[in-house]
Amino acid sequence: MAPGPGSNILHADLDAFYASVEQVLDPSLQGRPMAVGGGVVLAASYQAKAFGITAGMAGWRARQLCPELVFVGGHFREYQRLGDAVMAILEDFTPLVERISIDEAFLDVAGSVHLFGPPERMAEDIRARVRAETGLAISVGVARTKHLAKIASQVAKPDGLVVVPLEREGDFLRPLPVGLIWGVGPATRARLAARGITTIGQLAKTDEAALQLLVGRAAGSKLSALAANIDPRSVVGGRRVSSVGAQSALGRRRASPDLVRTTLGYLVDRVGGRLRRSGRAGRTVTVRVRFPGMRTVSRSATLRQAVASTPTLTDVAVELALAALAGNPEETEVTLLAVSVSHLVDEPPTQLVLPFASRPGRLGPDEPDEETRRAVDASMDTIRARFGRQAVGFANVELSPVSRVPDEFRELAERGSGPPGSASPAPSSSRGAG
DNA sequence: TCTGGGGTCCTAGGACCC
DNA sequence: TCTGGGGTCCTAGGACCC
Repeated sequence: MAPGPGSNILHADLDAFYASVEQVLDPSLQGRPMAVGGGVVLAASYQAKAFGITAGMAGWRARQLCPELVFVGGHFREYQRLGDAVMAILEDFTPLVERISIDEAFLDVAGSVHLFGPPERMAEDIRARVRAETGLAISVGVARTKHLAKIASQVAKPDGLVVVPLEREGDFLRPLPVGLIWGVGPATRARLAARGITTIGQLAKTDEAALQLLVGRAAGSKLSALAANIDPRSVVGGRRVSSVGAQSALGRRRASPDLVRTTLGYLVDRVGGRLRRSGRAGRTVTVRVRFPGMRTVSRSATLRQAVASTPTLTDVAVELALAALAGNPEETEVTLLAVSVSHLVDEPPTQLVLPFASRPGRLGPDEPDEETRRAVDASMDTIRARFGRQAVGFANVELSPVSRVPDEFRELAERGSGPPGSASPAPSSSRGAG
């Protein structure tokens, strides 16, 4: 009865997710080139993709490519709701569901065959149910490994099903472009192309040592194994995030301490709240600053104890950002600020926190102690839980147009920092169906 | 008037310890 | 007197994914 080595892994991936949801909500959008977003394309319908429009593209550029393009603002709550509904359908077929974004998941159905029939049949049933219950198209790949299944679903798009039988794996992989391999992006693709390697078949014939020289030790090994069709990864549910962060694009702004304080105040406020809500705290604080021209620098500090309080995190983040600016005096403007907290630990809500390791005196006598800070956090968290985010906040943050993106979108993009099973989101892909 | 926001993993060098 | 190897942690940066 033991399930043998068959094609038991499914990769299910909703097609052009955000755009498809909009077309379901407003049938007049069906069959038309449309995109979610405005200043930037968050997702494009297949009709828009036909004009070369991709996620991440500037809005004006998209309109250039397709003057009749329709932009819609986005119904972020609906994306969350429908994404969750689809995951619930998947979980009807197996408890082994590994959600990797709002619209995409791996399934291991080896243990469900006796209930629902062969994997191929389950894939068909999943597609039919998702279509019937949500109106959305979902493509599915069926294969022996996650790598093969993921590639199969990409090949299946749009609205398709591709099964890779055991005896045809090699034939399936060899002619495909290396860019379909998970982890091969523009940089790696370019390096491989420079050596004349464009297909997975060619990659498989390339010496591992040569690949390591080309793309690095770990990446070379991984690439070599995947090209040789070796993928030992299994489907695992309940992953937890290992860092929590937030960022804001600012346009071009003068790099003033005031801007840094205001922006990081807003960002850390979000990050701290998410940490506390999930009962976690972090030891390492990283701040990223982007300058005009996309050059990015970062500064990080690892504290002796994990921190989750907004005031402490803000102090550390502001200091790091100012250090980053001081280290780049030739840059007078910034285009983005980001903060992230990592080295996460589970933290009881009563923690006491001291800042920087081996830097005594950071909290001077005139500074509020950590206990006071946490009390302030706790009251704000409580008020917001009852009356919403906007009910209370740092005055200067509320008055400044720091965020160009609705909070709903930010919440959607947060991946499962909560308890296992509540994991979610990240926007749609720009790759794959291309 | 040059691209949103939230993540993961890897590398290379230096500090430090045994 | 000069010389070693291995492991861990930290920092800064890069590539990549959804």
